[in-house]
Amino acid sequence: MYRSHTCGELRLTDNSKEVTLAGWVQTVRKFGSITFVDLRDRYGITQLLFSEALNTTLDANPLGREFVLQIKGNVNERSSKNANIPTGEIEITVIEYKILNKSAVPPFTIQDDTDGGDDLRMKYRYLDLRRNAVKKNLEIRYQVNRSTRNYLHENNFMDIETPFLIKSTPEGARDFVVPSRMNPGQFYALPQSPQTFKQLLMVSGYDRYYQIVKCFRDEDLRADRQPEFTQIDCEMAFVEQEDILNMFEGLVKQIFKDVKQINYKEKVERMTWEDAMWQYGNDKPDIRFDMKITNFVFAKHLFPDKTTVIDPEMFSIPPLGGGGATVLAIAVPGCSEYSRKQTDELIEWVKRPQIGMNGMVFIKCNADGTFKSSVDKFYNEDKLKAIANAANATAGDLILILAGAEERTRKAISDLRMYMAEKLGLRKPDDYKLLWVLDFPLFEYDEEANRWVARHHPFTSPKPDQIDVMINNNPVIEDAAKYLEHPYASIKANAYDMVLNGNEIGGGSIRIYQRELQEKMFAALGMDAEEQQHKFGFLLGAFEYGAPPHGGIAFGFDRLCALLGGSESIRDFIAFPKNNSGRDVMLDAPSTIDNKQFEELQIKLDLKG
RNA sequence: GGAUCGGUAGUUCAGUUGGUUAGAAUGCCGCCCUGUCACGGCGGAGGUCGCGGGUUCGAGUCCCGUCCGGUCCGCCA
Repeated sequence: MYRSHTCGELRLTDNSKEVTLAGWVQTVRKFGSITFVDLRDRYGITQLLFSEALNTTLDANPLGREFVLQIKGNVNERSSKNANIPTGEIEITVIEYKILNKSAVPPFTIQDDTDGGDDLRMKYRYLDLRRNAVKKNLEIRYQVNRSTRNYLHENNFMDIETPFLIKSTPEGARDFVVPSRMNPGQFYALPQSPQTFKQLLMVSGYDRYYQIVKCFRDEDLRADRQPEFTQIDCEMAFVEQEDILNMFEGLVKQIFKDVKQINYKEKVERMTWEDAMWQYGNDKPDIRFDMKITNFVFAKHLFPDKTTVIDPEMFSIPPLGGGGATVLAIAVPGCSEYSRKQTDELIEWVKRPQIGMNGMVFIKCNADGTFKSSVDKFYNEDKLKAIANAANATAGDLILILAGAEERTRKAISDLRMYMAEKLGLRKPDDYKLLWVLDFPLFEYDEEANRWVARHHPFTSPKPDQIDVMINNNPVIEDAAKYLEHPYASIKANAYDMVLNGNEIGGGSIRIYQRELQEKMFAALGMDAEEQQHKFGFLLGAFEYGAPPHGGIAFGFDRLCALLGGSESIRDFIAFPKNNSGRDVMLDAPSTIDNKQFEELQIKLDLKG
């Protein structure tokens, strides 16, 4: 028997028990004839007391950090207690000990506040994982996993595995490809998601399916993006959008309850895509704070139903683009006292290439009701007041105004809103606010290819009342300049995203389940009948054999875990993540392969460049 | 594909206008210490300043290239 207890469970109530523990040496503190050793395992830390009087001095067998140690001893009450750890009232007086394994000096300290940099921690990830900080994250991940499985099981969902070696469909993200030895010159692709399989399972009658499953996308990485990542992938048959929204806000609420002990009682707010873009400049708004956008001048074709709040002519001054440009503003609360230095800093911030604005206009709404702006020479007090009123600004606010091309400016004001909120502490880490974003456009226009692309994916159905618009119109765009006038431009999708604190955590749609409509969709995306048959013949075929109405959703599991753990980076919630260049620095993968392997695959390497 | 920041002791970092022997903290090693828990005290070892080239009397510092890493844009749901 290696151990009778773990290093996290002994308490004063165990006093005078004889126990055996095994674990790793966290620290050694020597005091002449006695020595304290903190012994660590997954469950906690227990202090050991080595004493000359008991013939358990360590001098003959020096202990280093991370040595694997087994000890037998008695639980004793400490003479001076440590309130910081659960086992702080006791210590083990060691009777015998055995070094089970030595350890080299680790390259960084195994502590919460480690001295190791990211690169080093990734290279020695097996040591990094010993740290409490990372362990906590993996525990959260496991809890989210358990909670998800419990909830879905309770609701009759069935976990069904789908294959990883599938067919490449260059629609959407780039595929990872795997050569087939038995079929020389042919390649499998790793799934970007089990999308078509779960739809086929609906056809097969498994009307509630789920899987917590790895997905693969060969695209560039970010802090919140890995080439292989995990989704909670779900699909239901005989459902409408409303059924899905209810089922899965239930799931997320259950996860909140199980993992964060948060009782999220209120119904999840809903917002159309158009309103999200209009008010927040973004399809995944953080609604924990207000600071909504004021649309002074905007692209009418994007928001045909919206009217201007103030005469657009008023913004035809040079700092605001001199007319024609989109002009958007936010009123930042409590910042009217900003100094020249602070406003300059903001202007520099929006000029960064990532934001790409030429400049920024600000209006300070002073406490005494007067205004001070960067455009005083163009605007008198009355005009400034009119702008402030239109922007719903009150005394003490700082109005920030950006102008430029619609898309870029809207993104910039959205980024600025988030930046200011972060600065002002409005993005409170312990405040969780969910949001459904609904009614996305079904299509986007691809200028290069002069055709439609699916905004979500090509299996998403249009809103039921717009199916006819899709069926009865020719998807071909005759005049590229007038693509917005094409009936397809206004079709909304039966799709929905779940947003948590400004992060998209899940998205899905009600699917197309009729062959005719699916063919029409593929055609709209520029696929002729032959190509459709080649790429998706299996799905079109399946739709001819009694495909039920169905829909589903997929949650970004890693991202959800990271958000619940209070981090925007998913890396520390994955046991063995890849770095920014898609490398596993521990394995040093990817790597070259043997010539023999190339021969077996009948592949010859011919690197360009 | 592009922008940007960084690479100096095992580790995290500092290093002024280019100036002679490159520092701190921590870790590591040795000695001392019976109540520590970020133990403490004394001493010690540890560096091709990522790599290559250039400018200069002189480069960690300036310039060019390159490699590696972080963040972001493009890309990606």
